[in-house]
This record gives sequence, structure tokens and C-alpha cells, in this order.
Amino acid sequence: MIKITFPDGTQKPFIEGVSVMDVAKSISEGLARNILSAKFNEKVVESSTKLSTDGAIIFFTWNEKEGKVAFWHSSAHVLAEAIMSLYPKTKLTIGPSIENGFYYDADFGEIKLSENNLQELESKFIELARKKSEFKMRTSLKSDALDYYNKIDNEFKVEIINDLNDDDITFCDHSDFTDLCRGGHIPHTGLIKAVKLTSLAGAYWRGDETRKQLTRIYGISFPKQKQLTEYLELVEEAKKRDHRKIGKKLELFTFSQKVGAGLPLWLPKGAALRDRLENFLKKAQKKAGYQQVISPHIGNKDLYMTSGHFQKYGSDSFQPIETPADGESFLLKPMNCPHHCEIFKAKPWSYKELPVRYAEFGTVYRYEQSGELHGLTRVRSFTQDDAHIFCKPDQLNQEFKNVIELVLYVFNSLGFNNYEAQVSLRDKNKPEKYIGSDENWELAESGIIEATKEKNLNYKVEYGEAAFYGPKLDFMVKDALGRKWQLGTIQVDYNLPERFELTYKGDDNELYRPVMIHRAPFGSLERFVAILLEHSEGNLPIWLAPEQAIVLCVSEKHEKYAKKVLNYLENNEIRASLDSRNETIGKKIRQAELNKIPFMLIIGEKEFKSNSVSIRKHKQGDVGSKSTEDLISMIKDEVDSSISNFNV
RNA sequence: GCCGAUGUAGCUCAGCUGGCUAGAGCAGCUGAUUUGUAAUCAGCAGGUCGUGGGUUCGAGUCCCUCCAUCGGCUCCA
Repeated sequence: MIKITFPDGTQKPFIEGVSVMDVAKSISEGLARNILSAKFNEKVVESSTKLSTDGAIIFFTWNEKEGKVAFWHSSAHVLAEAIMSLYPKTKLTIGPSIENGFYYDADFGEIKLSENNLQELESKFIELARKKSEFKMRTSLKSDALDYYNKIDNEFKVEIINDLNDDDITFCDHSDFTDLCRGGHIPHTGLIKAVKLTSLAGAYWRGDETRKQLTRIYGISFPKQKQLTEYLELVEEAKKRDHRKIGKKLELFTFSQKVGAGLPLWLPKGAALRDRLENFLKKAQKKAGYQQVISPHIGNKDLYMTSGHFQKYGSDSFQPIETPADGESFLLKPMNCPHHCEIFKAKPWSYKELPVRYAEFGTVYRYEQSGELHGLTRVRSFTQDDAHIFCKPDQLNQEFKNVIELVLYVFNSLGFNNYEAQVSLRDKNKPEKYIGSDENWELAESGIIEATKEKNLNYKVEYGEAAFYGPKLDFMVKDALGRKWQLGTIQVDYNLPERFELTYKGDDNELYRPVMIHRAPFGSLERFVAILLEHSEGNLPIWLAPEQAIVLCVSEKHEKYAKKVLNYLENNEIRASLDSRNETIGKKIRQAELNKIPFMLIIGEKEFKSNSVSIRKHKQGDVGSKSTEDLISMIKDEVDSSISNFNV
């Protein structure tokens, strides 16, 4: 007999060799029907796994993440089976579960798959799933596994197996299909009731651009048809939050083929919105001791040779601008730091004057790959809310923490509560990707980690994500479709000060090297506005809203009084407009609602006579009428309470 | 840059297997109406069908080039 402990602490004896599924059945038939995955002593097991020792068991259903992982991973197996049955010459590679669904990467050889083929794959998938084939794990010798894949000429699987350290290789069989696999499956294929193969994409083998491009099929599956329908509806809903749509509708920005891909054009309302964001940050930065500087949009190539950016990015970037003079060339500014370094160099510094904090809303230009452009989130011209702090090494920790404070203030003020903090360090195996000494890197990395810990930030570490001159603390936020984007960033840099030979004089009359912090709470205005629009669905906080109020008159007869009200609003610095068109009040309201204007002020005979306005709030409807004075204070109160102040 | 898809009026879309002067709704303009909390009615105007080439008696429709956009991959100072 073995003793099995359940999550609630109870223990039950079982005959040695009892299967995970049998244990589940002993609790209830219902659980047994719903179980998708299980862990025994912290290890993922199959439902068919036979247990032979004492231990703790946890079952997972669709409601748990682990259940979904097993479900989607198993779905990838069925997809692979469907692929092999329709395209027998395909070489399978890998097929993991992902955040929302799963994919399988395969080499289809000469066959060019298009989205039309997904339909038949989907039908085949369902046909195979309905067979209710059990997933069974099987162990094989490494040499046998290699023989098998060499025989069917699958160099990808051979490579995977060769990279495995284990002597025993595991396979997962279901029906007549087998695949190299680590394990973690649902009991049988029949549990997969609904599947949608969502898209087709090219993906490089092992994510390496220089290696073979495979065909990736993305899909998502569910235990119930209804869940699939709901999921697809959710995706449709999310698409409505797309900043590209909202931005167009609200007339914030546009693109022009003639101007060029990835070069956003800000329309008046969008430009004004940016202006408000800039002023908001400028105000906080002033309090935090930053000084605004301004640098040109181009810089001599030598500047970027000194910084190292040209060597690193020169060939993949906008090419230098040549002048009539011999050997003179300029680069479009791809970042502001070198300029700020030169600003710092404009005069000698005493340790008493540090830290120096230079801020600039600097527009930069980067030649992003054509396939990478994406609305406002990935563009070729964007404005960073950039600043560089030059400080003494012993000031670094405090300065870094102050910057975290500022970033969090920005995020909180704009309602980004679901950010992810990421410490991006270098990949020590690829020293060629970075500049500077190991010693400087160690200092910078430990500096970031220390300060981040002291601020009690929850963070995860990513290796190989650092900038080439230093490590970063990035703040990642998801868009409407769950894609992660880096917004705020704080970087510690010991290297550029060295390359630019920046110095300050210490109390011992010796010259010292300052440390540099690069930071941008928004990241870029473009990306920030994009994510802000997706999060708010275009319903911006009222202090940011392009239009805070609109006066709607019931008929043209009331235009004169309406103008008076508008005037009054404008004199009180409320952004407002008047809709006095010859249209019904219903239509004007509808349009104001669609334009997401927070306050709609309706004016007709009644209001004219009583010298009042009838107030309707966006998404809320009629909230009664008020005198114009009360209206102003009501709006002002709401504006004031929608923005918080930065306290140092 | 790579894989796949898409591109028709300012916007959202229709246009079957190639066949008369390319359609609709919204927006716009003109007129009627003077309106009370999410679309008043009528008329008018608006399109080199992304671009360039090709096949054909004939191309929005088929083929190729390029451009742009969308979903991914790679990249992201």
C-alpha cells in the first residue's frame, strides 16, 4: 500500500501501482471526468501514470493554468497527427502550449501551405480527436530514438535528442501517432471538443534567423464548443480597442504612404494630447530636479562612432546624410544620449554639482524592419521622454530609486496597474553583443538589482535583454490583444561616460568618472499613447481628453445661449465645442457619445429660460441640470480629481 | 528582412466561375424640417478599383513586380 496526500491535507491509502486516474475516480466520478493534468510530488504526471511511492497529488482541471497547459499541449499533438495524415512528408519539430492556445512548427518541404488549408486541417483535427485516443508515454533508448528519426530523415528531432542529456528518451503515443515528448497530457483526445486554427506564420528553427524557416500553425482549443465561440467573441471585442482604430476615429493620428511607412502624422487633437502628456511629465520632472535641454535631429557620424552606436547599428539603420564637403556625414538621431553626453561636457563639473539631470522630449529615427512596423507601437520616428542623469557612483542607488518612483507615479496616474517589471541583463555567453568591461557590467547589474529590490518591486530577470551599453529595468504593459510592450525603461550605464570621457572633480581635486542613468517613463510618446488608448478604449481620463465638454443645442433657436455657455466654459479653461448643426438632439448626443466626450451639455428652451444647462455624462446618461457656475465647478472638480500630483 | 493574408468613395463594406456607364450605408454638400437625451426626410456629389507591367476581343475579377496594411517570426540603441 502507498499513502497519497491530497491538497486539503487528507491522506488515503492506495494499492501500489494505482493510476492517477484511479485516484481521481476514488474521489469522485465528476473530478475524474474533468481532470486534465496532475502533479505528483511536484512533478507533472500523466493520468495513466502508475504510482508506486507515497506522495502528494494535485489535480488540475480547465480552471487551472496547469490544466490548460496540458490541454493545449495535447492539442498540439493532435494537430501534429492531423498534419501528418494530410501531409505525410512533413517533418515535425516542436509544438508547445502558449498563453492562449498552442502551435506546431513543421517543415512542409516543397508544399506551400496557405490559410485555406487550415480548414481541412481543422476538420481532420476534430475527426482525430473524436477517436478518444489515449495519450500514453513510452520510454526509449536514446540510440533507438535517434535511429527512428534518422530513418524518417527528421534532422530537427535528431538535433533535439542530441541536445538532451538523459539516456532515456520519452515519446508520447496516441492512436497510431507518436511524437518525441517530455510529457504532460490530458487523458484522451476526446476531451478536445472545439478547435480553431487561428493563423499561419513563418518561424525560424530555434528562433534563429540564419536557420531554416518553418511553417508555424497557431491554434486554440477548448473542452466545449461554447467556450470557443466566447473566446472568438472576446478577440473581436479586443480588436475594437485597437489604438489604430480608435486613433483614426478620434482623429488623433494618421499615416501616409507618401510620407512613408512607420512615420506617424499627429493630427491636431493627437498633438494636443501629446502636449498634455508632456506637460504632465515636465511638471513632475521639474519637481524632481530635472532640467530641460534641446538637441538637434541630426548629429555628426563621429558622435555615434564615439558612442559605439554606429558600429552596432550603422549598417541596419538610416544611412548617413552626406554633405557637399568631403568626408562629412551626419546621422539622423537614433537616440539622445550622445548629445546629452556632449551637453554635459560643455563645462567642467564639481562633485558638489552632481547629480545633473538633463531631460528632453527627443524625437529619434530608427530604421525598423518593414515587417516589424505596427501602428504607433513600433514606428520609425518617435519621441522619447528621455533624460540622462549624471551622478557620482555613491548617488546611483538613490537616483535609481527616485526614477522608479517617477515611473510608478506616471503609471499610477494613468491607470496602468498591470505592468510587469523586468530586469534585463546581458547574456554572458555573447560578450560580442556588448561594450565595456566586465567590471562595469557587474557594477551596473548589481546596482539595478539592488535598487529594484529596495523598492520592493516584483520583477523577473531576463538574460540577453540588456542594451549593448548597460542593463535595464523595463516596465512592460500588455495591449488589447495581450501583446507585451516595453513602456518605461531605466538603464544604468558606466560605459558611455567612459567613451565620452566624462569627468567631474572630486573633493580630493582628482578627476572622476560619473555614472549615467538613461530613463524614459513613457518610453515613447507614440507607444504610450497607443497603449493608453487600448487600455481606456479611447475613454481617456478627463484631464487628458481632447474634448472635455460639448454643448448641444436642441434647436438652432438656442444657438445664442449655447454660444454663451461655450464661451463661459472656454473662459474657465475647459476644452469644449458647440454642435449647433441643424440635426436632432438625439443624433448630436449619439455622435458625442461615439466621440467619447465626457460632458454633454444640452441646451433648449427650458435651460435658456432658467439660465441653466442639462448635463449628460458619457456612458452614464442624463445627470440632471445645473446652473452654469455649478457646472464649471463640477467639471473642474472632476478634472482635478482625475490627476494626481507628484510629490518628491 | 522572412512566412501567410489583405488592399474597391473620407470611413465600413458588397461586387458570383473575367462581360454593358463599379454598388450600398455612414460622413460631406444642398434643401425641407426646428427638433428634449444614442441615427428626421429628400436630393446631389464623390472611385486612375494600392502601383507598374502582362494574359485576353474584353480585367476590380487571372498572372508577375513593387508599395502599404494586417497576423506571426527575427530584430528592437
